[in-house]
Amino acid sequence: MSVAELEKICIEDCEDFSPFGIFDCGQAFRWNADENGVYTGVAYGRAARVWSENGKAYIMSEPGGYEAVWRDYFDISRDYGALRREISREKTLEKACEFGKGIRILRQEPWEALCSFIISQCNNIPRIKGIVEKLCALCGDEVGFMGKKYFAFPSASAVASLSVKELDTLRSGYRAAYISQAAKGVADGSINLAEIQSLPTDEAKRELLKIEGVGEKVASCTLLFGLGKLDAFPVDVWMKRAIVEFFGEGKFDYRRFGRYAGLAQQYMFHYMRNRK
DNA sequence: AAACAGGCCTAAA
DNA sequence: TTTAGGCCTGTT
Repeated sequence: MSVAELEKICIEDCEDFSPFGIFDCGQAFRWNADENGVYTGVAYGRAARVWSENGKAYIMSEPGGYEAVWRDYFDISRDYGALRREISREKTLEKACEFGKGIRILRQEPWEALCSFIISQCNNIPRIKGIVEKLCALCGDEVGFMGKKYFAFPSASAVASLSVKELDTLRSGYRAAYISQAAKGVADGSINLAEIQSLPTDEAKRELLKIEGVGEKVASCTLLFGLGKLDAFPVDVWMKRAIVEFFGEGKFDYRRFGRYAGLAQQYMFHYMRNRK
């Protein structure tokens, strides 16, 4: 399909839609920018190109993509501007909210989120991305887009059917056993992510924590980025530093942020990671 | 070279 | 309930 036949959706006001804020705030591992800041990635088996210019943002994909995938994926119907202003009423977070203007919480595929964040543990971003890409290339469906080959994130059953030797090629270390076991659980239905998603956040977390290799941090990331639970609040080493910086030593309870605690977390995290 | 990286598990207090 | 040590691998 030629470029002319692609669908190009314009987000008129990109104040609340920043590709950098969205893709480089640590929630997703499959979007990569070229030298012009144009991101290309795959989700739900479809590829897209996303960028901003002159105060507008654009999503380009094959026709029907926006309705089928991107509208929900980018959580377009939610008013992130209003939420950001709400969160920045917390004085100490004003700068982080301003810096993170345009961040949105992606609604990623549950299995992709679970698997990706299992891989993420005790790892750095480049390596996480590398392992995830290798996994997609190994057993994800091929997706052609603008003359190039990409790969969908593989289904749990595709991952479950990998041999130990194949899994080994990912070089994911001790995480390989976790990946395999989780994949088998999701594939055979003993882990039912749709059902977990329907539970209240704390109960859903309790279920996720039963999965081998899933602790507080990975469970929270899965809830927030894969199951649409915006009140989940992942805390990693960066967030520990952020909490000390913004709220000082001592007791801190993320529930002060209420239903959108996870978004507050993203502003804090992104600011810690990406400021100057 | 040794330490560290977006943790988790197990054993031991 | 909290804490220490080990764990695959790649990078600095």
